[in-house]
Amino acid sequence: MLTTTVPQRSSAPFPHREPLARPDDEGRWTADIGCKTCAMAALCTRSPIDRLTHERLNDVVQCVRTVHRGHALYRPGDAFGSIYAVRAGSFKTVVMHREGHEQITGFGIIGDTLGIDGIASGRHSCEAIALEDSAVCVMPFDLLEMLCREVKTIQHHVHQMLGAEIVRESTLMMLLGTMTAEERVASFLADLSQRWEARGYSAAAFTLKMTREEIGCYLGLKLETVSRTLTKLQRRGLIHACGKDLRILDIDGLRKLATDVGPASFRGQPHRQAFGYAPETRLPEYRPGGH
Amino acid sequence: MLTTTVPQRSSAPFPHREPLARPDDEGRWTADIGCKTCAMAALCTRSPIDRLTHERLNDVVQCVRTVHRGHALYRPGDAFGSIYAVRAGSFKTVVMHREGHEQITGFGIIGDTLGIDGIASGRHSCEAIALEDSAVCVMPFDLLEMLCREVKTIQHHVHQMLGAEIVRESTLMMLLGTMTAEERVASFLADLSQRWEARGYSAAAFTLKMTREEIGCYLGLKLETVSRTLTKLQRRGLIHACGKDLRILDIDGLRKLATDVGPASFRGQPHRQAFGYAPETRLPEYRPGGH
DNA sequence: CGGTACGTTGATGGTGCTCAATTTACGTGG
DNA sequence: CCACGTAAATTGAGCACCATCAACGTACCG
Repeated sequence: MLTTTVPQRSSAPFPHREPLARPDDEGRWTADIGCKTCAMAALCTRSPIDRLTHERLNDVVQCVRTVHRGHALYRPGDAFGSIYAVRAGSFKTVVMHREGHEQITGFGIIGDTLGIDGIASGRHSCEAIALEDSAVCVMPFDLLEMLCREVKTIQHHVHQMLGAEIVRESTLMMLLGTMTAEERVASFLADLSQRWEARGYSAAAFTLKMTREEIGCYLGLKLETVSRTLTKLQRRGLIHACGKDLRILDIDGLRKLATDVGPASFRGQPHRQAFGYAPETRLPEYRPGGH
Repeated sequence: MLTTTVPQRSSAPFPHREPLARPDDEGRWTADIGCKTCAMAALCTRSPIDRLTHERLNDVVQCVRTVHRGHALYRPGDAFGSIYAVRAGSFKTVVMHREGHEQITGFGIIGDTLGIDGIASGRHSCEAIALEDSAVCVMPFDLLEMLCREVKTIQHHVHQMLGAEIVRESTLMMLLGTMTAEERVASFLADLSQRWEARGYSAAAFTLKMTREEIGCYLGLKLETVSRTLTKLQRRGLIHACGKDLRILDIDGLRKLATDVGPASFRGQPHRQAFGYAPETRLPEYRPGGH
């Protein structure tokens, strides 16, 4: 299986990574490896599909492309031709303004789909950067569209995938528009945990492939605020963060922080801030917002 | 043309609106009125299409539905069956958390598409509320999907529409994640102006159908901040805001504010705030951020 | 060992939120 | 018609949250 031949230890420093099953100079690997061989195929489609449909989808994946850490899978302005399914590794997608204004719109981990930002205009509007040495399935979009016209279930899958991205972004907009720093970080960790769990990994312990600055850029916070908030959550006994290694000690507590928000007039009240910077090791009872 | 039979004077008080070409109790109007009769058809599809394709699309629009001010076109949890094109009036789309936490994800004006948030799960994830008495074309999604399988150009239109929504939301995320209050309001006004212009209306003068609170909820600000920022922009001579009537005096100045942002370390510097609350009627030269 | 990238923590101040008062406009009912 | 209640908008005062600036510790290579 490919997922075992691609380097997954992201701790390997970029310029000194071990030799891979070497693709060409452009980082493209033209071996014919489709969904049949991929452990994550079910995740790409996000719902059960019959074997025949699966085989047809398999034909769309014509090659696997590897992207090294720090390199771009595509850049803004690149012609849009394919969408990509992450087979190994992880990515960040970044929208840019001129003059260094940028916002990370998402982190793609194994099983996620990348590249759909190019559908609208035929050119990519954002940038997908590998956070570690990674590999994606390349699915030419015109082939996929052709298949959509033939197979109703596949058409449905594609529409659901696009729809899910729209809903995901709405949720993130609410986070950016209405949540405090603490709620944002808690949401972020709870979401990551749930996604790893859905992929068969541990929900309680995983490695953050992104830096504090990238987390902040995603959540609309500065890196110092992210760092401080992580320590605060740790003092409350909700998580244990040691550098990029993260252990979640109280997932329910995190979820409560992320969603159980009182009316705006209750947030930021002085008496609720009273113990905000007090030397707390583990509060006996923490009341997030409500009763 | 329908657009002339539907009440467009939103200033008419809600309970005293004049009698419409009356729909049934549910607000549904089953008259067979399709794209052929709609002046906004070109906007629905957003790109030139041939006459034959147009006629096929026409078959999908099976009825027009009217929605009165303050009422919902659909609510979270409603079964998803159709997408809607705004023929007259305007809407807000709202994502909700429990306990009154809400975020407006967009304002739909004439020619915009609503309802695609339901594609992912088969149920709507947000709420579309009419800001004034409005009318939408109802397009059953299964019919549209069927047509997509037959006509490649229509398939392309649908994919582009979904893709455009994804890109729109990315842009909004950047606004929410990185911009100051002033930049957000300027972006909002410049965007609205551009959209009205694209629909053949004046880019320089239009009516805001939404309240200050709704603008704030969309931009991630409080209503007081929106109000203060509008007055500030007015004092600078960029706009003239009289209640809900808005005139744009310097669209280039607005766009500059919205996009021409220096590095973060330059924003919010004391010397740039110095004249922030000074009694300014119209500054001879205003330097937004750059050189 | 020195350079760089990353992370943590502290001190300080600004942007925008909160609370509050006032004005205007609108719809309802007297 | 005017009085009244409600919703919307504007403006002011105070301060909380988070950004900014800064110092320091650590890990990882060259």
